[in-house]
Amino acid sequence: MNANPVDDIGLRARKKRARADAIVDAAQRLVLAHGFDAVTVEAIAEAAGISPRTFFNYFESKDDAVLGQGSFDLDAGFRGEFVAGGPTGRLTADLEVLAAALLGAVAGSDPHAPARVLELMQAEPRLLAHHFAWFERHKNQVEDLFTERHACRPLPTDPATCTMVVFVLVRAALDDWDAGGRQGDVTEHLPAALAKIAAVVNA
Amino acid sequence: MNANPVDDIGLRARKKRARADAIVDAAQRLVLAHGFDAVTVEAIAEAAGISPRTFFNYFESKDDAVLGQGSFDLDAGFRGEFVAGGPTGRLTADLEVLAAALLGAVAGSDPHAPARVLELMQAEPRLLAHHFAWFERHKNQVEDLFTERHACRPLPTDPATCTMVVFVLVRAALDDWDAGGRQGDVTEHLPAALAKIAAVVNA
DNA sequence: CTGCAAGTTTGCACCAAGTGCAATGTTGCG
DNA sequence: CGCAACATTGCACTTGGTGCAAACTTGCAG
Repeated sequence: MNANPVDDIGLRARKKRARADAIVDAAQRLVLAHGFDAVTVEAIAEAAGISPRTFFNYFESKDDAVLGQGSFDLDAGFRGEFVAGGPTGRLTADLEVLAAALLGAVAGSDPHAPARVLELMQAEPRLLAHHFAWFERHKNQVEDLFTERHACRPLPTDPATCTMVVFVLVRAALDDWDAGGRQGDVTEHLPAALAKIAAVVNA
Repeated sequence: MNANPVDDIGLRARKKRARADAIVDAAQRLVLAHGFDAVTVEAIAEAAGISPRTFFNYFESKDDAVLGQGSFDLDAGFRGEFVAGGPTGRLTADLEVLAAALLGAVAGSDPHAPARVLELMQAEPRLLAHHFAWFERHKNQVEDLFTERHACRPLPTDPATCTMVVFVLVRAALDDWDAGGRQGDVTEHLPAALAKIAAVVNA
């Protein structure tokens, strides 16, 4: 799921990627068309041109395939900058940058990914839960970032709280973008989202 | 799941409640002892003294039973007060009261419930997904509260953002309580949790 | 107390998700 | 070509979960 479109590491690997993409594509199309429960793994496998058994060689569960969720990794350069107290030095501003980086990592190479995933999640609340759980799995990655940063530029509070704020920020921006007709870039909504949150806790 | 220990509405109903409690208890004990995947519904049913089929008359899924997550309902009196702009009139203070009400509704009659659920989620990340699903299911209930309140005492921002803040507050308080050795009442940690969140967004 | 109606439990048959295993194909490479 | 590594597949099996209808419990009216 990282942004390396041209990994020339063998023909075999490329085929594998193509298959995975085909599965995700088939899964998403079918689920959007007929609803999650009405689509069986068998149907997805058939649409992707593989056997049902092979489906599970690629994804651990139907949910994973539908959300197309591999693992994500934050850009190493950005990570270094953030833990060193950057990029701007003001925590709130850096929070926004971090949230943007997260959104980028989620989207992967496909700019349409957030739209499709949002649509899916609206149609199938079940998947929202899965999506959050996936976030939770990567929570440590974000929390570590804050812990390291704390050493050189002390945080106003503990890393766990900072992490939660970042995730809320991501979610709020996504909601905002969705409410605004999904125009333009999700990250543009980050400042407004942060302002809204601040308005509540400072009321 | 509401806090009415002595609902004298029929003997039949009492029996039903007792069974449900027995199922949750059996499920939690077994899962904490052997791990989620090693415990079958059949085993839980047997431990609770019912047939496997009856298990599904009480809970929609194994996950629901393990988390003991029925539906919750906020106290009607409190709801009325909150939408009327109460109880204190200061939004942040009222947010804390709302969060406390949520924690109460979740815990139900058993004060140990939050501890067990936290422990379960730490041991079985799988359950996180379900926990979030539950959150999402009840999000509307809380959001409606804010929408109604807005009519008589305008909010600084939209109901959706307020709702997210409340849930983060709940979560943060729970974390805090957990970090402090799970002493005393979770709700005591709410003010500190709110302060921490404010510290981040105001940095 | 009797008997009926409504609600509950349970067994049974069934579908779908997911796993382990072993056979069968494919692919890359010396 | 031929072999070793890897990928696909079929098959049998476990488990979660549902629909249905029969049996049983319980509350209540007469």
